Amino acid sequence: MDDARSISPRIHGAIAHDIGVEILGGVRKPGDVFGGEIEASEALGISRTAYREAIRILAAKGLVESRPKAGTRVTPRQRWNILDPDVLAWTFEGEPDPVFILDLFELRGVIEPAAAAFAARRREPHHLEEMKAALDDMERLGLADAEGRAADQRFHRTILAAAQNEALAALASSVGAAVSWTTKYKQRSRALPRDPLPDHVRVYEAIETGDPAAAHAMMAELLHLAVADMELPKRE
Amino acid sequence: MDDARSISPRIHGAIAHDIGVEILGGVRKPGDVFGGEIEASEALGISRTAYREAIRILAAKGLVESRPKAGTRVTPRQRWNILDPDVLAWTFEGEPDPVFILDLFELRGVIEPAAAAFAARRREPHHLEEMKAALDDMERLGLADAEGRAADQRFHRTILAAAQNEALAALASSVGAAVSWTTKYKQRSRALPRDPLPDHVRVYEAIETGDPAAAHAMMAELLHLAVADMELPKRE
DNA sequence: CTCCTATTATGTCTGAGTTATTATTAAAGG
DNA sequence: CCTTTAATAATAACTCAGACATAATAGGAG
Repeated sequence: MDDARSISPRIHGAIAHDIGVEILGGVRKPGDVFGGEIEASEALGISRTAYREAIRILAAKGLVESRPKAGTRVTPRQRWNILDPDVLAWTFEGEPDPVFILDLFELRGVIEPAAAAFAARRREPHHLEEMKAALDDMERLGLADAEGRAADQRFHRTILAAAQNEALAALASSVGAAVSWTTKYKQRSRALPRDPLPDHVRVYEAIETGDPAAAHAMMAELLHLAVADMELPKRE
Repeated sequence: MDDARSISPRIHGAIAHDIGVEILGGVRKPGDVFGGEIEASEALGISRTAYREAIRILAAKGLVESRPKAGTRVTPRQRWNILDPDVLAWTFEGEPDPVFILDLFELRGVIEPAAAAFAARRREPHHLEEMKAALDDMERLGLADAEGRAADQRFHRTILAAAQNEALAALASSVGAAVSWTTKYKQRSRALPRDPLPDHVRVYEAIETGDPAAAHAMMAELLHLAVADMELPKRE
């Protein structure tokens, strides 16, 4: 159940993490060149092997590029795989650009209503059962409780499963996780200004009825209200 | 201009590519274990270093997982970063699952209309100029011509730029590229059954007017008609 | 059933040699 | 004399080989 099974961090993974955070945090900017492998690895106190494997990981995510003679340098930002789960996580370890956070909320606002609409068409009985169970847990435990929030996540995950679109699901889970990083801190400081349960129930009812347009609208409203509850700066 | 500057394939990259294609092609299934590093690298005729770096690349994309003693194995499919540009490319080197292709078309059908709607709100004068220039080229050259298709791509890219959402742009370019690979072969076999230019013009006009709802609708129709022109199997 | 030990594959290190790309230089042409 | 092109040298990533360390699993002892 707990998919966050932390496998002991190897050196190459740890270094990839550290450099990745530096790049996404703006410490290393596009075009910056790393020192030679011997130099850089010695500076970190690790072997060239481990250092090279770390660089290979970053290159696989589009963050850096290595060429003989030219050296290893940070690639232009547009080539970064910013939706890669690791890259998203590294982004939020620093102070992410508020504009980028808005971008993510917008993206979620596009994806999840669409997923709800597909779910209304393709949901199967067991999906409805899981959603109903999640709603019950949310009501019983409340969102102040950790298990209650887990039920909330389960509700959204089940909608994605019911939408029966693998690509949509992969994307939404990444973006959803990233969005939750941003809410985690702010939400806990003060009590929730409103009860989100009725919004969820309306989404469920639309999906249960099999009304794609209503499911789309209800989910859009749920997200809109959730965003309004936060103190996010407006775009422009 | 030509961003497809093919840097000579190093060994680790070539091996990562080959194994990646095997995984996405179903030759290696989730749970399958690779032979030990010494064994596997010797079988490929390469050093352990190069083999390990290839595995690191695949692990960075979520395709494999290595643990001491347990060995390296293909991860369950739901952990794959299927929207990673490389993973998408590797997928389409084999015979991609028709259902997955439908998933991608659906995803594009969700993303691009949303991008068009945002573009209608946020487009700046130079975006309109670029879109108009692209439309002119499309009309002048036609979609039979390679440059004409390039103009088509430019039109869609400009819309993404005008939408001013980095995450949306990154996603759409990946998905768009993947979708274009599926059409490439089929389209060239027979003449286009209809002229797609009027559809594009309508999208442009909606964005130029600044009408998000119209832009959304026109783009959705454009994509819908483009899909209808292909011989895709219906879902279920 | 629990704890400990042995096994084993990945992980890490060192140092050498190779290759590809860039920068420099020289030569040819205008 | 200046510009362009081709050969050359320098450099950094790339590849290789072999050894040792570490950690997770399997099996046996208590």
